[in-house]
Amino acid sequence: MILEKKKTFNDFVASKGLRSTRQRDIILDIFLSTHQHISVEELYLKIKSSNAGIGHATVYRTLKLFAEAGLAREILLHDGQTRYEHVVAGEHHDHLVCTRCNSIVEFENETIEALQKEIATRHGFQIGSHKLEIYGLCANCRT
Amino acid sequence: MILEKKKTFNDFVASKGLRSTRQRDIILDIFLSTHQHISVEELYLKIKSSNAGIGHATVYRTLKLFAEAGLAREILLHDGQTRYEHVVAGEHHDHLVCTRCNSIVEFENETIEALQKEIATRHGFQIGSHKLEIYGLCANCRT
DNA sequence: CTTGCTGCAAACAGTTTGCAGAACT
DNA sequence: AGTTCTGCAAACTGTTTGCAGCAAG
Repeated sequence: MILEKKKTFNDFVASKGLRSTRQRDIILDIFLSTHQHISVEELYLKIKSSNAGIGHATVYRTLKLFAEAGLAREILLHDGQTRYEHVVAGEHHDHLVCTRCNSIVEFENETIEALQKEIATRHGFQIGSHKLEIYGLCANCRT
Repeated sequence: MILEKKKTFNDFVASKGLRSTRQRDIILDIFLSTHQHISVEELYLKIKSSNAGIGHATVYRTLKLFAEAGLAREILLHDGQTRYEHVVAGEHHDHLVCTRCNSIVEFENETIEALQKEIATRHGFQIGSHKLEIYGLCANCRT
């Protein structure tokens, strides 16, 4: 599925008349190799350590592209940094965020999603996206 | 209930050995007179227009105090500004945010709250707080 | 009179932007 | 060749902090 994502990105780039560059390939590779919720800074450092000479700005610009291309999603937690997570087609999940150790557990809940649709409809809203984050202490940090 | 909030704040200030100042009174008054979801900058401008000579920093510091005192809650929407809303004891609501006109509709849903508790329990989390935001187009902007 | 509070300006962090040169197509 | 992309540094935005003077207790 990594190849699939690369294809998605290449198609996107082609369809928009953009260019395929060494930097974009590297950033995509490294992004795909990461776990969820990486911040731009973290990704930048990872890239820097293995492939010197890619600038801060390029990482920011490229992640935005990934988001446009539909293979990354921007998430804003409580730490003042923009983070990105992988998008898996048709799947959505929310987050349990530990306020002590910052660990994140993902979950999905159909019922909540359905209720959200209902609420939106009731208020005349057309849902674009949503974000549900539950903050608290994770199992490890409770003790 | 505005008086009640002032009392809450005075008690908080007293109990922490902090001081009651002209600026804090003014900021509290104006904050209480606002509608929901005001940003620090908006509040600052409001204050400045009626009571010249209160600094940016003081507004930031004071809103943090209000949050600690439990009468304001920080909310982070998608617009890169920290906003505060009034806390009404024991009440919680979530937000429908219009991505075109930035209007916000609040809602409450007991079932969603209950499901969240269940999910947290299942993952060993102890809930501190949560945030649910649904982004989309409001009734006016859909057309 | 002691200590916390304020206002200012400077510092900061994260992110964006302008531009000259490099690199795709 | 023509244009997009990149790297750098500078600019920006929202927020925080250091400090000298002010004010509450």
